Parts: sequence; structure tokens; C-alpha cells
Amino acid sequence: MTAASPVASAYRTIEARSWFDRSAFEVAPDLLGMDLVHETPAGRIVGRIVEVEAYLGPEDLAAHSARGETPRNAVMFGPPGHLYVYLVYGMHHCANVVCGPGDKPEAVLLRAAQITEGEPLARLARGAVAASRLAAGPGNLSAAFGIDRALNGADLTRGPVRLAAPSPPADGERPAITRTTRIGVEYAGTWAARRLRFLFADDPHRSRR
DNA sequence: CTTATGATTAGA
DNA sequence: CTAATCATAAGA
Repeated sequence: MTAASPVASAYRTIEARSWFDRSAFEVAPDLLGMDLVHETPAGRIVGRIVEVEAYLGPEDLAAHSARGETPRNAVMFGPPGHLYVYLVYGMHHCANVVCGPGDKPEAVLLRAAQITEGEPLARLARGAVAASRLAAGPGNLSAAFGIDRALNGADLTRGPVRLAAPSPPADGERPAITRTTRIGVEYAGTWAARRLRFLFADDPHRSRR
């Protein structure tokens, strides 16, 4: 690769591994308001993250890492700052940011974003849905950004998918962050009650539910 | 090899 | 509320 990648030059992308080398509980709220950038062969897709969920280490019964390392979740057990992508319900991809500390298998599920660049590209996979629904929900977000298992394990500090510093707030105000329980993990016992979902509650681009 | 199921979604 | 749809993990 060249030294001056288009992504790095146009955005303040996070290139320090240490930024990801923290618990998912700390990284999750920091991701809200940040840009997710995918430099695809067909063009760039950018979106503002508005909803995420934190999945903690092996003790978290809702996390894939709770059942030990397998070929599917191996990326979670590796170094922070990589993308963990898997297929759920046989048809939807879920994109996660692998966190730490160290090799502790924690990750943040990306649940919703507001597409700010490359909307026509995003619509190739999503069709003529309302803009507010384009990347609402983890399966829809992955589809809109063109993220599938081919990107499992991608390095977020150097690869085609990156995270960038928040866009300058137009009005200088930062939206309030709300915490709720996570979606679809009712089987996780006491961990289902933990408020590990972080979102901008009033944002129109959040998922339903 | 067989079988159960899921960090979801759209639609009735 | 349920169907869709299949890779994955666990068990025989």
C-alpha cells in the first residue's frame, strides 16, 4: 500500500492500536458520533455511528466469546482494532469492533449509522428504503456499508474499513447518550439485564426497538 | 454424519 | 406474531 491512502488523507482515522486496546465498555460510548468509513473498489461509504452494543469478555453470557474460542469468533480473541464479522440467522451480517484490553475477547457491535457519503453505493444493497432506515439495525448497517465475512479480521488501523474522529458538531452541542439493555440476548441470564447498549436516543437513524 | 439455533429483519 | 435461511457448533 502507499503511504498516503485516500482514507487517511481525507479523514482523521484512528490509526493507533492503543485506542482500541480498552474494554468494550469504554470504547462503545466513544464510538457514538464517530464516522465509519469503508473504502470500497466502487467508492467510499461513510456514516455517523449512532447506536452500538458492548460485548464483554468470557464472563458475558451474551458474548460469543463466552463459549470459548472457535473458528468463527477467533478474531475476538486476537489483538484489538480488527473487524469481527459473522453471519446471523443465515442471512444478515453483523460487524463488530474488536477491543481489549490485550487479548481479552471483547467487542462492540455496530447497530446503526447515518450515511453521510456514498448513499447511492449503500443503496445498491439496501434499495429504496427511507434514508433513516438505510443503516438502521446491525444487519442493515453491514449491508449498507458493504461489509460481509470477506472483511472478517480486517485491520481497522490500516485496512479498507476504518473509524474516524467525529465530524465537527454544527451547533457545538453533543447529543446525550442513552444506555439500555441489549437487543436479542434474553437468553443471557443476568447479563441480559445489563445496560450495555449505547445510543443517541432521539436520533432518527437509530434502529427501531 | 445429523441436528438445533441464532448479537435479525420485514411483513401480516 | 412468524417465516426466511444457512453457517456454525455440538453431539452421535
